[in-house]
Amino acid sequence: MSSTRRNHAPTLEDVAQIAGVSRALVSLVMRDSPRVSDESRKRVTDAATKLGYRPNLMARNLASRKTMTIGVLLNDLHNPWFAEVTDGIHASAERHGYQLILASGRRSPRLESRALDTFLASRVDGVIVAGCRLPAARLDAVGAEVALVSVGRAFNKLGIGSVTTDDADGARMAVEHLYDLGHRRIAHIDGGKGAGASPRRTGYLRTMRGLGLADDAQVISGDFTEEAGAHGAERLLRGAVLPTAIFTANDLSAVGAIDVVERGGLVVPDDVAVVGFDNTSLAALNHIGLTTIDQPRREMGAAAATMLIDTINDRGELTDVVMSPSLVVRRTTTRARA
Amino acid sequence: MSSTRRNHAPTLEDVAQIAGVSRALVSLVMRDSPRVSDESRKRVTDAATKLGYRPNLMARNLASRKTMTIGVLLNDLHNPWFAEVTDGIHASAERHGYQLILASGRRSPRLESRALDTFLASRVDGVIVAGCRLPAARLDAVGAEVALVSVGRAFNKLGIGSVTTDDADGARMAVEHLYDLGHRRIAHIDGGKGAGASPRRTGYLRTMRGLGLADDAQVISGDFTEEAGAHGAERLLRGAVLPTAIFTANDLSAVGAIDVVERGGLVVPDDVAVVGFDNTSLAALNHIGLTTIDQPRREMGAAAATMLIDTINDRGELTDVVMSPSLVVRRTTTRARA
DNA sequence: TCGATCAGTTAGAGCGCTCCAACTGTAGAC
DNA sequence: GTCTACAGTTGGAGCGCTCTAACTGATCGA
Repeated sequence: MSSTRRNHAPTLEDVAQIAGVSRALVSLVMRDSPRVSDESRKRVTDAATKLGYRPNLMARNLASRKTMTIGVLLNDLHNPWFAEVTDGIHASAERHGYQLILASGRRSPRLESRALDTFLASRVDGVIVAGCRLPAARLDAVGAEVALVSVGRAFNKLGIGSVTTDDADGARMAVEHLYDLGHRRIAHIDGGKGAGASPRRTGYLRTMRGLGLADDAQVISGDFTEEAGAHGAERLLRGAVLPTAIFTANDLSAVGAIDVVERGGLVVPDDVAVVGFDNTSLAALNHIGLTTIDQPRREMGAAAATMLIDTINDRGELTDVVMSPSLVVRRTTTRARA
Repeated sequence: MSSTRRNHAPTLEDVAQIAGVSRALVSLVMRDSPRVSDESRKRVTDAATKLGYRPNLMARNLASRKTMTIGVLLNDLHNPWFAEVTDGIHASAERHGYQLILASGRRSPRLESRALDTFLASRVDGVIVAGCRLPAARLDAVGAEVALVSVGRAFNKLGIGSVTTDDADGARMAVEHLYDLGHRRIAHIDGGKGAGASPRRTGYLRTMRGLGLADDAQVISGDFTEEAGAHGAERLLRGAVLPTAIFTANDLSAVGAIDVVERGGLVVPDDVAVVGFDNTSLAALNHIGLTTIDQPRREMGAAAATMLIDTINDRGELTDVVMSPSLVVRRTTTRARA
């Protein structure tokens, strides 16, 4: 097989020779310089296509001292949240002529750290980390070498930009929605130490207090997984007083909770209402129809990329942007029984 | 912000100067060469950490004429199938010391093609395309320049390797499972022109014929989406004779179909049994509990990467590997009513 | 007629690394 | 004492490109 493959790809030099011009001219043509005569341009492009020439990015980047690429570190390819954020990043990067190189941390800090090293070694112009679990110190070190923006988790530090949703406010919306439907015993299955879990828990507790429901508040620990939602629901079902509504830290946990509730012979939403968080494609499945809190994921990704690119080009600064969540009502919530 | 960032990253030269050795020695140390004295090694590593030196991959790859990276083109980041295949690729690549650079085609042939160009320009050592929709001619051209393996879609061409599941056999398993449960009127909602859809449809039809159920066979066209599953189910519900079982081309369509069936007042699996295809995480959700055909996605990814790397190193050849699917029984199938 | 101007083109010096051939010095063989 | 061997180290060429400064002819106004 490999013997049929060209061992030496054609270079600028080859093209220049065939076209009968200098290497510099070929370089100008390849970069669409306006100051090239039509005739030269044609001769060069003809020679290039004839040879199947393709500029070597390594050499180009090395010589020009910039890569026009930004590294995107995704924490978990399996979670649709990341795919949607990436769409937004992609759109903005493309508009500005930047390329993306993606890497998956596969939920492991070790791999995340390794991927960042690769980005730095590749001399990317900037880095976006999404849902990253790395300690702030590590990111600080990266931020010292290259422009860095975090999506989904705020750092509030100089040198690291961030784009997040107002998680606490989203939690407030969830609780108030349930309150408005007449619910009082509202429990929360949280997301442990995952990105955004803490402000969501805080927002839940504060809102409950604000509504005078401090005594009805109940936080069950979880970790953003389906199993955590299921276990949380089991604990609630075994409890002395059953809540009439459950607010979970994300959609996946909500699905786990719903499953357990229904197997327990109860009906969602009539016996127990459920609200999730994220509005992933999972929540939107008709079969599930989950009421949840939407994060503007595409916009978040696009905002992160734009901020990063502006910073790279000294047109802007790294700041902490907070976007507004919104309530999406579907079929897992309804008026509480009288 | 950017002013706090180092404008010129330290180079080999800088490290050599501080350590008081030659550039070549530093290079050897950075590549863990055994033929370096312990003392020199220490001096170099000390100097490197002091400066925060990090080898420039561009320069390294340019000089060494190899990149030790393989480009992975994913058709759609939103589909968990790709995440799982990527896990397998990742594992194998890591074991062989190769790096991955991912790109998302975002379901658009134009973007897929562009991403391939970037891979080639970056001089990756090999390329894996997953669920790629590009025409064979385009991939042929890529295969002429670099080792290429396709996952999920076979080409049966010299110069392009492939790893697929025996889709037709998976379809057979689905139909026979339903047949064994006593079902006879088994309909199929297909995947149109998506990867693997055609052999699944063929396998379904052939098996139905083999079981003497040719007259009960019924193919509804779809396209691998939830909506397609829903529309397909609606058409079936409106039909003269209701099938007792539906076999869909993938899990997502199955979920759409289940939803419509249940809204129509029928019970899954008692009134209508449903079998999906892929065994994505969606199918595994307890709330859904879909009976489906499993593809060994991790193994497929790993096999693709291994084949690719072996080819790159002239240790093997590009072939067409077909893996075996398997039936996963959950709660959407049960014995047909008498 | 003579510079000044300008569009188009070019030589050559890097970018930061790897790789090769050659070098240095010490140790062991005889 | 000389020769070989070898571990450790080095200079320099080169990977394929960009970028700067300088060059070459036309063109043109005075």
